[in-house]
Amino acid sequence: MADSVITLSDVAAAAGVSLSTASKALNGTDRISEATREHVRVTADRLGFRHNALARSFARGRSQTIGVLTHRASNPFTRVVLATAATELGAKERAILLYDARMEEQHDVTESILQLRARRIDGVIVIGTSTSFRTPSFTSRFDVPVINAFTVPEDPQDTTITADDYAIGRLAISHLLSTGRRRIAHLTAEPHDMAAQRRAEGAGQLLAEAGLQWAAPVRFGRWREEWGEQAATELLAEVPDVDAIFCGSDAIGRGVERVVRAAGRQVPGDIALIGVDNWESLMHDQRGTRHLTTIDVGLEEIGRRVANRLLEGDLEPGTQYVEPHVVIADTA
Amino acid sequence: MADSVITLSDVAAAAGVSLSTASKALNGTDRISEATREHVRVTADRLGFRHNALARSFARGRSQTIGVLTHRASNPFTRVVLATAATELGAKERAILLYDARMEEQHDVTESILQLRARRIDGVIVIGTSTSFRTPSFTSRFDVPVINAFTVPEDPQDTTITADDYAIGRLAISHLLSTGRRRIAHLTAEPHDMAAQRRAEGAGQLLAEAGLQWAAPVRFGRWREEWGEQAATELLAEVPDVDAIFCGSDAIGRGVERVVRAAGRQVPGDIALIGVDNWESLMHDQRGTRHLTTIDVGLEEIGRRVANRLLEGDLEPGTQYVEPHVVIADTA
DNA sequence: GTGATTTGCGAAACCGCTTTCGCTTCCCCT
DNA sequence: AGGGGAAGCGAAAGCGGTTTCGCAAATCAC
Repeated sequence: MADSVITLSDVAAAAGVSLSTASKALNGTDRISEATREHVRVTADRLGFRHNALARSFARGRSQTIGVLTHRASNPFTRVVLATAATELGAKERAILLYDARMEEQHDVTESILQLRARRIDGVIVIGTSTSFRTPSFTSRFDVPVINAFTVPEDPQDTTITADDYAIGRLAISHLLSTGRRRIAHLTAEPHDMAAQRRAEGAGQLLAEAGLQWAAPVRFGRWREEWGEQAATELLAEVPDVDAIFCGSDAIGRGVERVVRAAGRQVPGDIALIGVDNWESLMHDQRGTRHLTTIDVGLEEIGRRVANRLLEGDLEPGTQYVEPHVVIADTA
Repeated sequence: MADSVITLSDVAAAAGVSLSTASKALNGTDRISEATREHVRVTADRLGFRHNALARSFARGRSQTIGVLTHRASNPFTRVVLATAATELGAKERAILLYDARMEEQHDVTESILQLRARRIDGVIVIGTSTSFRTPSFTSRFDVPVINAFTVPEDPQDTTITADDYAIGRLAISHLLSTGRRRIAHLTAEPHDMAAQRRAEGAGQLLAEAGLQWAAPVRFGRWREEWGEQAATELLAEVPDVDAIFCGSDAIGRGVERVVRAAGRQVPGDIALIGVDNWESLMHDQRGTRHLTTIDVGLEEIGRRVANRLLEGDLEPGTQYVEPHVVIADTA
């Protein structure tokens, strides 16, 4: 153990230069001859010097930490974005300070905002829930960059990175069409849910472009497995010759699959099934075979992009969408 | 906007006391008359003063941030622990700095450790994977408290909070017995996987205590859905009158369920199914009906406890287990 | 009432680094 | 050769708190 931590002045002394020179040499700032610079660097290494990050943050007035505001951190989607962003930021020496609205209840976000400002955070990530409602705009409440993730921003000028629900819908249909399906139905969640709406819309569009129409009117219901069962039961009764079902989520897909199989139909032989969420990857992580064919909405990509854009200071206003991709498995 | 941020000296000046008095008054340290203390407090509030957390951290030498070491942050279980711990810490004004071993590959953890020390972190949380292998001990590599989460520690003296796999096994069987099942089988993952082993062991124990034995030898395989299908198929052929299956994970359970239903058995009428993981809660979050009856291993509890014990300085050596609980749904 | 404590507060050092500013020196032009 | 500008470096002023220490006044013991 090197024992007592060595400081920049130790390095300066050992290198025979002034404190300020040492600082500049190591930081690459200001005008310092390459010779001195190198010399300082070498002595610093030799002594095993590391900047005291606290002192540095204090002097610079920037904390190297990013504030994260979540609506509900226990939401599984939020978690994915959070974890990937945190990983990305951690790799770049940035800490995160998380404020979950749920923890505060009515304590008002204002308090959290003040806390974050007191911490002199360098930026803010707001993670929303994409689906049901717009997250309020925090952009003007901070004097540091704010970037939204996985949310429909209240103010379209806010810098936002989120899933592309239209593209998700189109992609699902595109995949089903490419496997030769023509009598396609769509079972999805609440009609008020924006994600559900847009996916249905995107899907309908592509279907129309292909000169087709839904084999049955789109059924809106819940995000849950049981709704999948119920909707599928009704659907099979109504349109027995359906040959593919686009399920609004993997959970719905699970319910649908059970009913379809129970009805004696082969999957995907008789009826192809495709979901959305890549639920299994949320569970398994390791690559390998999967069960339900699905659309990955790109949550991890959102987390990565949001972290990187914040660090790079790329805050171009407006919404940027990540591209979804098909994860092929056994059901389509 | 109050414009230029106000500092402690502003408060001191406004209150007509010295800087040091103001500091002590607000911190509750040292001897200050209750009158002055209150007076300073009031003026501070009036001015809307907040400590500059950076300056404070610097002066105190403690960063108010916790280092987190993960083996693979993208693992879904890790994510849950991470997110809950982060939420808990955030509520207490602590930031987290995450180092994911995957990001660093062979860059060696040593580097991360040095980084964390340079950051003057106040403590470390090591999140493991519980199952396959022991995470190396970091306790002695930091001069701050280290606490392990969801892992089998290399050194039993390390402070650790993790899932109780024996109890999980016992609980699963206990639930099946309480619903009148007697011919119970167990399909689970790799025989080398410690979690799988212990669950099987715990389950077998309780079964024995009840004077029963497995309806078929425990089948070890993989954590995957497909293995569930395969194992269930074999099981049904071998022991047609089985009346309950304890599945080593929800993923396995899903595969098992499909096969059982396809074989024309009612679930849970003919055969009850119970899994482990509470997979659906990892997906849904919102409470409400579920599909697969399962055991929740208590990941969130682990995250919470680990955060709180670290903050409270409760570092009693040894492993502490969180209690699993049954989540009743449609299959048992 | 006198000496010994205790109480309440302020002066000032300090945490370790960044950054401005000014002073030499050196180089380049004309 | 002389003057202007740039290059290289150091002194010192912060950054905004915390904390040690000392001193005066108030309190206590007897």
